[in-house]
Amino acid sequence: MSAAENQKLKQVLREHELKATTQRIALLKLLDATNEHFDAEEIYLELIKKQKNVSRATVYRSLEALVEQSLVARLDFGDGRMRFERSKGEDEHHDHLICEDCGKVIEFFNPEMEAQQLAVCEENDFTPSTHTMHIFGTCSDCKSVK
Amino acid sequence: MSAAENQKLKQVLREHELKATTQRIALLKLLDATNEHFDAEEIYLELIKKQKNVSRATVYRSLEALVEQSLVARLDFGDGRMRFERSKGEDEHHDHLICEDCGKVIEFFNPEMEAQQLAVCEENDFTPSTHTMHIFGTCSDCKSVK
DNA sequence: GTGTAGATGAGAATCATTCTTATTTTCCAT
DNA sequence: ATGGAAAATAAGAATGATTCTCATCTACAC
Repeated sequence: MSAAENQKLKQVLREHELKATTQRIALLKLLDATNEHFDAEEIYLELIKKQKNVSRATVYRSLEALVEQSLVARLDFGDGRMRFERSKGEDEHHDHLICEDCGKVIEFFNPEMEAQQLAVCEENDFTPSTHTMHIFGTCSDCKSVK
Repeated sequence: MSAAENQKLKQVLREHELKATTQRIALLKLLDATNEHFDAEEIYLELIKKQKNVSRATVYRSLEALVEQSLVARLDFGDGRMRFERSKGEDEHHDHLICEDCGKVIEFFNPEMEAQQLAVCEENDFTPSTHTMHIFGTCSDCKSVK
């Protein structure tokens, strides 16, 4: 169905010193094909639904390896489980607005905010590696319903 | 040892429509007396160490009630457990720099960053309630050791 | 094609947190 | 001060997400 895509993902994995297993390829392909923020269980169920032979343990282990290689980003919305999204690269960093009513996630990127973050780090002689900025509240749709 | 302090906390609890139980008073007193960011288990162990009769379940339930009343703030550093700190009030909001080496937490408050956050919310017709801004990295102490 | 380091599957184990139920406390009204 | 209803607690079972164990399997360098 997508031999070319498979080859590309295989190469991506190898470039990151990860063996190109069918499970990892399927997982990356799944995340590539969606804009949603799946949790591990959802990813597992989606792969099962697609007739992919995979176990929960492998989903968790693969995600861990992919996150370590920055091929996938781990998101913590504070509700007790981690979400994951395909990360295209450092340059595509973004933060999130999270609707507490419907769970919708709006992504945003604000250069000035990022600059302020760097300024704070400098003030404190702190070397940043990553950051999370999540704003919780009510989205426009849910607001109008009220 | 601190009858006056107990009375004050008792009053604070009642003002927030919470029954002033010995467990809740002890918990608040503990958080008042530290600048650390304890997790539920640490709070439980500290109270036990202080000869306070309390159960884990009560720690969790009390924290939930106190967070709901904004007497305590719940912090999520993304390591699988929630931390808690006494919140003196809305005006004392702050964000965190978290050292990935030693676990130290540096608090900061940057008005311009807060302003940017509000701007992003407006752009997206989003009504914010709370937010978390955590910057992970290496603190000056750990940097110099390397 | 082979060997081996690394990956996987299945389910047990773990860890933080929540729930259950019987008992105990708080605190309002007396 | 005292009785009682509503709320809170203790103890441990239950849950849900995640990690671990170990026997088996697979990718891939040779």
